[in-house]
Amino acid sequence: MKDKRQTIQKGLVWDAVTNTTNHPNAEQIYERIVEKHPSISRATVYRNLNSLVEEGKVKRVRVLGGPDHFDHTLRNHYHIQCIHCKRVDDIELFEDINLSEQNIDTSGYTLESYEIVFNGICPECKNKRAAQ
Amino acid sequence: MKDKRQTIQKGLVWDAVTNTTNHPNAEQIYERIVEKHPSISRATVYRNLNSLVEEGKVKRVRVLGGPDHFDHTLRNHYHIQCIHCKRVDDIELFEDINLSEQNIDTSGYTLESYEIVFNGICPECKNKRAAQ
DNA sequence: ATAACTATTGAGATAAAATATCATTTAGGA
DNA sequence: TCCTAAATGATATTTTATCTCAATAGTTAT
Repeated sequence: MKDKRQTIQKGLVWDAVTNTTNHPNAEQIYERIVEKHPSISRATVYRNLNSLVEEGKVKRVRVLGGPDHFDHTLRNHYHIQCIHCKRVDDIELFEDINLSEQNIDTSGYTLESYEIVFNGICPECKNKRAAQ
Repeated sequence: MKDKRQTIQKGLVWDAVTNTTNHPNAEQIYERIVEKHPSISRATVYRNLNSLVEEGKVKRVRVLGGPDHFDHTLRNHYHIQCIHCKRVDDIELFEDINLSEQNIDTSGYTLESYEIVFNGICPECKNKRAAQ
């Protein structure tokens, strides 16, 4: 009845998500790990990311029209994606919004959740474009 | 210098998006058209949907982790997706929210837009599950 | 109405993101 | 150390969408 083994690969995935200030996607995590551990498989990275999300240790940041990103910050917050370089960063609302069934006409649906994705231009891309 | 030809296929795609109360995705639009016009190609459906969106005649409704849906209602509003059957419907906020750079710490980003996707259980799926 | 030009189409290949399959490896308890 | 099943690596498959390119068909000029 003992499940969930601790593997080297799972540790590597965890490290790759944790030791970064931004929010990498699965491919970026794979690329970072494969540098020092060339035998790791992409499938293993995806599998371990899913496990970590299931275990609540990592958050999946879904964006519109692109691959999922991953975040080890568990505090509730939102994300913004750069429309140019696609990087994802945290975003804070000064006062949290309240979107509950009281202020929405859900046309018969039972509301379960909502996700907000912000889009913008990151500082680096602003500089690049200003430099041109 | 004459571009943009009106084709039968484009008309069929337009009809399929318009003559429906819900918000079909590209595959559903293809399936509807192919019944009566078996020679239409999936690529043509995708291409014409993109054209219609570019021309501002149809709105692309992006959802998290699934195919895009399409909406011929141009009025500004939000959408909710059923977590079970994946259908998409309109949703109204009683008072519109205001997410501008004034009430967000954008960590250096220039805010361009945001999208909200609601998730819930549609009336049909609620009934199905109640009946069991 | 006909010809000519080229945008659009249909069919299939390709791409991107993620999951599934399966033989092999390995973590961890006995 | 041995055993067993969980996890891995390699690859195939799935899903959503775009790309390629020869053939077709709108549109304009004649």
